[in-house]
Amino acid sequence: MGGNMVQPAPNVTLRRLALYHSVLQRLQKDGREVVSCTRIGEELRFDPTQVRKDIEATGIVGKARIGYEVKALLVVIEEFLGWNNTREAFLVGAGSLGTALLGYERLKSLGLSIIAAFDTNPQKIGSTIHGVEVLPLEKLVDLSRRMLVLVGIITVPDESAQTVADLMVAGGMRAVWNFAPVSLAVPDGVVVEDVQIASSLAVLSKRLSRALALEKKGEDSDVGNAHAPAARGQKF
Amino acid sequence: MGGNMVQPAPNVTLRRLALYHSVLQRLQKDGREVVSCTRIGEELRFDPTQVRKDIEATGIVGKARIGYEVKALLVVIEEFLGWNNTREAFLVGAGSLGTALLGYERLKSLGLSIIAAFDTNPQKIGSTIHGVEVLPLEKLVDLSRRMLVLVGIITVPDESAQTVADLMVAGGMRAVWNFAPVSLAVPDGVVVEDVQIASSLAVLSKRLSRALALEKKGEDSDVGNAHAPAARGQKF
DNA sequence: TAGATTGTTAATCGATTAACAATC
DNA sequence: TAGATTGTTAATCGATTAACAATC
Repeated sequence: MGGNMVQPAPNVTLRRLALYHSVLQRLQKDGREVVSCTRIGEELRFDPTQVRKDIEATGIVGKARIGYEVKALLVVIEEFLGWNNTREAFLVGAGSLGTALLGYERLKSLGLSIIAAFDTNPQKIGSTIHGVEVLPLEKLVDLSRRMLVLVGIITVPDESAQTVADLMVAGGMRAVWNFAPVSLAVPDGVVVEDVQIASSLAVLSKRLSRALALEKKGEDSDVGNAHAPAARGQKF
Repeated sequence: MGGNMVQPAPNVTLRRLALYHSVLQRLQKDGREVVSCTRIGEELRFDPTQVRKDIEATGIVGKARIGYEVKALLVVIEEFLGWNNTREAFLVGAGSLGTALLGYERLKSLGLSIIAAFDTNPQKIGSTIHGVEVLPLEKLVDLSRRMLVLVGIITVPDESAQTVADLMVAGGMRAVWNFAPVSLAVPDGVVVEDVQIASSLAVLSKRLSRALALEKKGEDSDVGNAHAPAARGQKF
């Protein structure tokens, strides 16, 4: 009987697909027309079989002996990740991190367009940052409801993060990109992705400590090839 | 004979320890003196056994029926991750992201202190951002050699990232915190941690797409509890 | 004491890696 | 044809989860 459910791609695969996308863009700029998993793997120091498996998730069919068309692979990855049609987003918290995101040109090519920012600081309200207007936080719920904005970006201080998330949910948002070091409570059906800079720093500092400690002992080991192997994802 | 090597904690554990640290800081501020793994797990929606396993890596010994002293647990996590003695860092690329990091107060409590920034833009050189001076990139190698700065932060455009990494290595740096969407080549013994914002966004957008697609089908499923479970790490 | 929690070992689960046939 | 690569299945590896004794 017919229940051969396709397993949804795990998050690590999604993260790596984003890396492949970036590599492919560079290869395309260099005039490359086809590419093999072996080649992509070399660029990122990944196992070619792993690259294959990840690409399999997009459903694209390649040519034995040749590989994939760079252009076509870029397109299927974009479709797969939902980067093909741009989604509109509201950003809350026009501090330095919020400002950096508002100025991050690449977001558009990743399917995200920040169309307004919100803040509670009267000094900031009414100003324009990187071409995006800063509105009072009170307008968030109503505006997102009316404009059907589904994605919210949280770049506020810790204490306010949950409150802002609640407002986003109240406004009908369905995805929250959270840059505050806080675990947000949201109802079922709302997606949260945390960008935890402290977690990234934890990996960096521990591995540095380990490398220095090893060296002191005069040992040599595998600390060298130090790229975070799997879960480099989700970073920034 | 006696080779009972302790397995080094995997990166996912390091990432979660950073999350526990943040939770513990909040609990401490709330006046809490002891805490159990169950409690920490509730805060983050993690399995308590997993929390236990992670905390085990720090070597702390708890009390059955009680848990751990919040204060002591904070200290051992900081020691374990290498956050106890502040490390000095140089940042290269004084754009909006670099500026945001320079203004990120919390870094100091995560054991990192950015003591100088570097850029090639004459407009920026000589200025001071969040109390940190911006120096010409030419000075990077010599200064890091002389000051024994071991950590470099890369917040430059893609094309320059590898060049900057090379300079950091030339300056004797041993750890690179890379915010550019590029896979850096560095010699053995140099640690690289990538913060890939695109990877985080890939997870967010794919899961949003899935949630919306499911809803259209009128199905209900487990999409709801949407916190990225394991590899939330490596992010901003 | 009773029972929640630690500490630890075993079972499960899932991702990575290896193996290999099919193919261009 | 020869051989590199895709596509796919099986084996391995490692992390998560379950089970349970020890303990406060």
